[in-house]
Formats: sequence, C-alpha cells, structure tokens
Amino acid sequence: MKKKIELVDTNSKVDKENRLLEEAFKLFMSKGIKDTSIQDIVNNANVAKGTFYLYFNDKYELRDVLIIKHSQKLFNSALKKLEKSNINDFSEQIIFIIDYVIDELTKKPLLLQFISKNLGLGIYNKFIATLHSNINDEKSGVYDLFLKGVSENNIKLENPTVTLFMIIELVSSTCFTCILYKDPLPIKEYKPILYKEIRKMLEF
Amino acid sequence: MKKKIELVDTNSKVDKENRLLEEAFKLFMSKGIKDTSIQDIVNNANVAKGTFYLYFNDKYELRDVLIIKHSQKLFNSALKKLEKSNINDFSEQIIFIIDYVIDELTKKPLLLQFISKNLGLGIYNKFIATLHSNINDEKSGVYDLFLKGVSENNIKLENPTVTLFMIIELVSSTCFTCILYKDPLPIKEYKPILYKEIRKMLEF
Amino acid sequence: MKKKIELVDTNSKVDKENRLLEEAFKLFMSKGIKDTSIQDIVNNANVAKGTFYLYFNDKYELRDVLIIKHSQKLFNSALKKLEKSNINDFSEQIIFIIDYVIDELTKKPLLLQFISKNLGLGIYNKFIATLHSNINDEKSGVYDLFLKGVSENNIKLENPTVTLFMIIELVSSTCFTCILYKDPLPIKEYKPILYKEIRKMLEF
Amino acid sequence: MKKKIELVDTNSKVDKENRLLEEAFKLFMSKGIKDTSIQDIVNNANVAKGTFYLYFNDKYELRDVLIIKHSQKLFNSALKKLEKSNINDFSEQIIFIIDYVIDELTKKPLLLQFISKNLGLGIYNKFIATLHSNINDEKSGVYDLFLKGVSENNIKLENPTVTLFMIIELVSSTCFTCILYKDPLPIKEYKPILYKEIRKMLEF
DNA sequence: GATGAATGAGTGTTCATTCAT
DNA sequence: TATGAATGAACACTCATTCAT
Repeated sequence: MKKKIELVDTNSKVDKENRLLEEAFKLFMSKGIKDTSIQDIVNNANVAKGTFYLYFNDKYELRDVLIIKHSQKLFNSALKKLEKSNINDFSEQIIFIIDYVIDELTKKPLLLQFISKNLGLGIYNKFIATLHSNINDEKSGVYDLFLKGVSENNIKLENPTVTLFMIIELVSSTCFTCILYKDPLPIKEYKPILYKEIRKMLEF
Repeated sequence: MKKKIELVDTNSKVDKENRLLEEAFKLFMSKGIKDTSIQDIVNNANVAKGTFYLYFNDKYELRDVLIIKHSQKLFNSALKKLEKSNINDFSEQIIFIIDYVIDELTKKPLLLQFISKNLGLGIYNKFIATLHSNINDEKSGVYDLFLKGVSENNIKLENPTVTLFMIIELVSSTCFTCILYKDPLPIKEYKPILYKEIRKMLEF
Repeated sequence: MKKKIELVDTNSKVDKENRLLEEAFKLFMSKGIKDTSIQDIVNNANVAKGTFYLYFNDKYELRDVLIIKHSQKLFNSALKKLEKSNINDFSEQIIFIIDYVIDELTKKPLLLQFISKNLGLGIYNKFIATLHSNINDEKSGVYDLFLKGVSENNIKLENPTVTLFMIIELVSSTCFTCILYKDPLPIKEYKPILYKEIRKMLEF
Repeated sequence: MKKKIELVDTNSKVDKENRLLEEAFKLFMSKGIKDTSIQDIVNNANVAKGTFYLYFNDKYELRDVLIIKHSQKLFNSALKKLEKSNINDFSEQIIFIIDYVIDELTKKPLLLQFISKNLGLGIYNKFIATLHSNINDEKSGVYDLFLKGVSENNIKLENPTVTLFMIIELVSSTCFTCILYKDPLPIKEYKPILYKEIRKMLEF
C-alpha cells in the first residue's frame, strides 16, 4: 500500500521530542501533572505510546525538563532586558530582575503554579543551576552576575551565596500566594514592601 | 463461646480513629503520601478497609488532619516554653519560638518533610489558623502574640501582618533545605544569619 | 440521661415498616432501585440499618411488596370507579378499566417506570394474583370480573384466560413506550387504535 | 528461548474481541448480566483485564453489541428461509417470520431470556433498527418488508407502523412467559391463538 | 527508530450483612 | 426489639510499562 504523503511531516524525527514537550506542557498546565496520563500526552503529540519511552524515562523526567527549560527562558529574558536598561546600582539591578520575573509570572499564573508545585528537591538543584547558565562562554547567569556585582561594587556581605539564597526563597514563597491568591495581600501592594526588605538585606 | 481476652484491646471503639491516624502518619513519613495506599493504612491499623471510610472521606482528608494536629502540638509546646523563660524583648521572643520550632524539626526531619511537602493551599489556611489557636479563653496563638507584641512594644511596622507573613515564609522555605540537605549551608550555621535578618525586619 | 420526648413519636413500632416502605418507594422512584442503597433507605426512614433486616430480607423483597401494594391500589380504584359508572356492556367495562389505569400511569410516569422495569418473573405471578384480589369475601378482582363477565354476557371466547393474558400483555408493553417516550406515537393518539384492537379480540 | 507453539493460537489479534464477546455471552446466559463481573469475562476469554477496556467501555456496551448481533442473526435467518419458501400471502409471510423466530427462541430459551431481560430503552431503538437492516443495497429488513407488503398487497391499515409495533410487542411480551414458564399455556398451544389474533389485526 | 496492542498489578470505593450492646 | 459500628469481599476502572512487529 502506498503511503500518503502528508503536507506537514508530523513525523520528522527531530520534532517528536519537541511535540512531546509542548503538548505535555499544555496538558500539565490545564489538567495538572497527576491527572495527565502518558496516553493523553502521546495522543496530543500524535506519537505512539512506546515512542514516549524513547525520549523520557517517565512523566516526571519530562516535567523536570520542562521546568528547567521555562525557568531558563524566563531568566534569560530578564537578563537581556537588564542589559538594555541603564541601571547601574547593584541593588536596583537585582530588584529589576526580580520585578521582571514577578511580572511575567503574574501574567502567566499557570506557569507559576506549575513551577512552584513541582519544584521538588531533586529538581531544585538543577533549577538553581539555571541561575548559573552560561552564554558565550562567559559566566553570565543571575547567580554569577550577583557574585560579580557584590565584589565589583564593594558590597559587604558576610556570605553572598546565603544572602542570594534567602532572597530567592523569600521572593518565591511569598509571591506565590500573593499572585495566585492575593493573600495576605495582592502582589501589586506587596511588591514595594518586599523590595524594601530586599534592599535592607543587601545593605551593609 | 468464651471470648478471648486480648492484652491490648485493639477493637475499643474510640481507638480506631487514632490507630488510623497514627499508622497513616508513620506510613506517610516512611513511604510518602502518594505511595501509601489505603490498604497499607488499614492493614497497619488492624482495621477493615470499610472502616477507613467511616472516619475519613479519603487519604487527603486524613493527611490534612495530621498536618494540623502536629503543627498545633509544635507551636503549643513552643509557647509553653516561652512562658517559662524570662525573655522580655519582643524580637527575642519571636526568635525564641522560631528557634524552638527549628530545633524540633531538625530532630524530626521526616515531620518537616511531611509538613512541607503537603502544605498545599487548601490546607495552608488551616495551618495559619493554627497560629491563632486559643487557650484559656484568651487569645494566645503565635499570630495574636505577635500582633499584641507589636503594639505593646511600640514596634513600628507599616503592616505587621505582612511582616509576619514574610518571616514565616522566609523561615520555612530556607530552613527546609538547610535542615534536610545542609544546602547551601547546615542549619546550625544558617541560624545566626537568619536571626540577624529577622531582627532587621522587626527593627524600626 | 433523660430521653427527650419527641412531639411526633417517630419510633412507634408499627410505623417502622411503613416508613421503610414509603421512603424506599420515594427513593426507588427518584434514583432507581439499583442506585438506592439500604443506607439511603434507613437514613430517610430514620431507622437503624439493622432494623431494616427485621422487616425485609433484602432490597428486592421490599421492592416486590411495593409493586404489589401499588398495583392493588390502582386496580381497586379502577373497579370502584367502574361500579359508580353505568356501563353495562362488557367490552366497554374492560376498556373502562384499561383506560383508567392508563390515565393514572400517564399522570405518574415514574410509577409506570418502576412497575415495568421491575416486573421480573418471580414478581409477575404475584402481580397477576393482584387481579384476583378479594374484597368482602367475594371474588371481585379484575380477573374474576372478566371471567364472570364472559360467561354472563354470553361472550364466546375459546380460551378467556388466554385472551385476558394477551390483552394485559399488549396493553402494558405498548403503552409503556407510548407514555414514557411518545414512541411510536403519543398515548393519546394510540388509545383509540388500541381499544379498537381490544374490542376485536373480545368479539366473537 | 524457543517459543512454544500453541495448538490454538489464543493470542491472535483479531480473536481477542470475539473471544470476549463469546465468553461474555455464555456467562450472561448462565449467570445473568449483573452477576457476571468483568473479571469473570476476561478470565474465561484468557485475556488481561485491561484488554477488555480496549474493546468496550463497560459491561453494558458489550451487552448491547451482543443483543444487536444475535437479533440480527435471527431475523436474517428468518428472511432467508422466507425467500426460499413459496408463501405469497402477505399475512402468512409475517406469520412465517414470527413462527420462525418463536421456534428459534423456544430452542434457545436462554437467548430469549437474555434479550428480553436486557432490552432496555436505549438498546430498544437499536434493536428496532435491526428490523431495517439492508442486504445487497436493497431495503430488505423485516420492517421495510412489512411496509412494502402493506402497500403492494393493498392492505388497508390506518397506521401500518403502529400495527407492526403492536404485533411486535404482543408477540414478544406474551411468548416470553409462554416459552419460559409455559404460563398461562405452553407456546405450542398458544401459537394458533396468537396467529389468529395477528391475522385479525392485519385484516381490513 | 517507531509502533500500539496487550498486560495485570494496583487503586479507591461501595454496601449488604453481622452482631455485641 | 432496636441499634449502628464494623466488616471485608467484591467491584469497576486506570495506566505505566513491555515487546513483537
């Protein structure tokens, strides 16, 4: 039997993985991870069930890839925008990045929910690695920017790594409920309070 | 027919629910909630499967009861200890409670893991309510102690509720990884840094 | 502990069975027999679960009692109405009874559904017995009325019993779908066609 | 490892569904539909539980398929036999088909019981559709044969559809008890009475 | 590489029935 | 008589994973 030639070659080898990632992401967003079956994913990706296992060991490996991918994208955008701006003060640069990320996640609450809910501890370390991501062989992730900034600006911090850790945790855990539940107050009102506190943390 | 006398009356009516709670807790701790089946629970509790549904609608209702119960116990102990101490400074009272809770959870990392992993948002509000719990008709939960302390000590905070929210979130999210993974640094070393930051937050 | 005196003694012994029958009937009607649990019934009847088993062996025994009871009521009403009427012609008397029953069941489609759906064969014989029911020591059920009528009116039928059997089956099976589904035609339009056929059956 | 050669290849792909249908039919017959569990069916069909759900959504979908399948077979046989006969009179053709079906169901009382007991109203319409089934692009089901016969033979019926409806219901409801319970009389004795009545219905 | 039919262990849930009180 | 807590067998259904093609 002759095979029909499809106008859009949905079977091109390279695309299979991407289709799986994309469709899984959509499903994880709309139905939650637990209620998305592998069957659902392969159906939407127009791929056979067995094919899934050629690319991922299970649903949760796929999830991890997605979280990393989307986080990286988010922080890279933030850094690009920062470069275009003319902010010179170190503290304000940090605030700028945080502000950008908060705004993005406020626009995409489902992404926030997805990242937060699934940021288990195996994945957490990979996520932190995201903040180290290199472009052009140069250290340029958020993390390294932070450390470089601390030393270049003569900021006196006993332990810069721990300070960044505290800032990240404070921001993510508090903003989560403020954005999604406006509790104990809406993100818009919370931001100035939060930034004031962060500035205090970065002060000598 | 004579009835055998059991040394431990595993059938006493009142105990059924408690046995379910206790055994479920143990299992949730050791295997995680998702990998604990209701079958497991009833087996360990020496109770019929149907009996489970006499007391709880599902596994997750049971989990919520457990989280609330254990959180309450923890904070009540902290408050009792605080009363016996002679700490008068407000900030130091808050630090005392945090320190007590951190120490307890450091001793019981599984409890920490259990509470943290499962503190979903439906349950989060009930958990916060825990901090309002009354003893002797008097408002005496952590939450109310905090607000009372703020006003009595002439502490100037723009929004005390939000400050407490930030403290709670900062403490819980950072200590979690410090205790369980000693990352980015062990809890013992992290504590002084954390407390310093909290004092800053409570300063005028 | 003193027991509260209830204004309506819902516990009077004789009423328990009636309450079970009544509430079960309501539930069977609204939810169907299979989806009505004994728990449902005893809850609505304000009776303990074990009590159910003092009066009935199971759900299906209760159902049979209900079908008989309601069928009897229906035919007794029909016969009473017939007596008050001045119809002398035998065929017309039969038609009158059928018409009355059809009208009643058209008004109470749930009752029709209940009776039809559950008229299994164990119960069928008891149902037929309904048509023999005696009042005042005199044979006066539909069945006996029919046989008496046949002989008194010099109606020539090879086998009156079989003719009645055919009439009953034809009426019940066809009217069921006409009333409930107006298919293949509504009961109102079907009636004249049906009655014409029945008159033919009773003709010599 | 050499694979054992099975005498009957119980795993041939196409057969799975048939084996499920066949074994389910046997079980439905012998134990009734309600008392046949899906476990029973798959055990007898030598198929895994999950496989069942590859072919049917639930037990009742399978039942419907079975009823349709067997009804169709029955009526097709009747029509084929009719073609081979030399019966020209319309009424007698109808009687012939009825007689054939009654005889078949008398031989297979379990099939009768199965069809009758489960001919709910969702399935009823599909069953009626059976009577319309086409062979050779020509309308040749019982239903269409009936309507064609009515017009070609100048049979005067006010509403042929309703007449057929009445005949079908009368036959099925009365024969059911006559065959299975010989009540109120055995099918053999009932047939002539029934056919006489049907002829009357088809008379002008 | 790709497929998708087949698997079967596992799940949560229901509910008629029992029996000590 | 009456209770209702307790039982546990039975149920329908899911889904990650395998493997012959």
